Amino acid sequence: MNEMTKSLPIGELARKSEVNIETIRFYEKQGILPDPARTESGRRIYDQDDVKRLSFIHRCRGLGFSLKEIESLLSLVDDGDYTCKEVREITASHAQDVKQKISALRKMESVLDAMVERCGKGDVPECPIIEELFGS
Amino acid sequence: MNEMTKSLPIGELARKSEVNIETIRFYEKQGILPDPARTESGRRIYDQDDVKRLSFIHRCRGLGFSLKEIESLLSLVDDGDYTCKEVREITASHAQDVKQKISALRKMESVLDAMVERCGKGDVPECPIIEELFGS
DNA sequence: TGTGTATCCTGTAGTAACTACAGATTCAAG
DNA sequence: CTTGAATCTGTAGTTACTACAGGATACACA
Repeated sequence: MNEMTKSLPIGELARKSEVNIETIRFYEKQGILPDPARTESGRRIYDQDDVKRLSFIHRCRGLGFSLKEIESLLSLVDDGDYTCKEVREITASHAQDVKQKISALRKMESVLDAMVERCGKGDVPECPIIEELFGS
Repeated sequence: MNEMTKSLPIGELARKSEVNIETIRFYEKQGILPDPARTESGRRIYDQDDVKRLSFIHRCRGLGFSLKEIESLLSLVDDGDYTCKEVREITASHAQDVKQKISALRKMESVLDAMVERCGKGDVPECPIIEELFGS
């Protein structure tokens, strides 16, 4: 019995892919993981390919890709005829989203920092944060 | 009849506070807005104070405060005996969260940019993004 | 007085991506 | 044979809304 054909229960898959069990079942329900084979008693059986696929999903999630985006990437790969361009487009578009989120958060950050700073000085009578947020 | 005592229907409140109607009702259900007075026929009646409170909520949301945080801020104000320190703590803690989000997103950004860059060059046979994400 | 349409009402369900059970089996080891 | 770990299904909770459906009401105009 070699490494390639070894079959794994869901707990092993979870450990190897660093995705927890509930989430694996959730992905299956969402159709992002294929329905696995089952033992006679109904337990899920996985193999090395599932580890690869799930690890891929895990890495993508770590980069903030949505499940929808991941599904697109996977279906490109599953169909086999994907082009680099298609993959790059999805990635670049996601990178764009990330940049926008960063920029929005930076604005929040500077306003919040300024508020804390003003507040911290304590050189005003009423709390300046509340004053500012409640408007005049 | 002056400005202060003028009563507003929900649509007017929505317009003035820039929060939409469904959201106002949602905030009411969440207990973040008090149950308003009603007309004989059951329609909600608001006043200028509600505009202020809702605008406050709206500004806080714009700064990324959660409803829970906003509730804390509001209850400090409602109780009347809030100290600047309490307010500053909530704000500073939220600012910290924002900074962490930014830092996580920056990491994503740089990985994504690098992937797109490598892909863009097209100087590799298979799509490097897929290669990278699928692992060796 | 009728009519149209704008506004409002309640209540439910959907969104994203999980997480957390409850209650029931089943497996493996001693 | 018993015990504890692992697994099963199915449902509900999380966050902050948004989107209806289906009905009631208000107001302007003819």
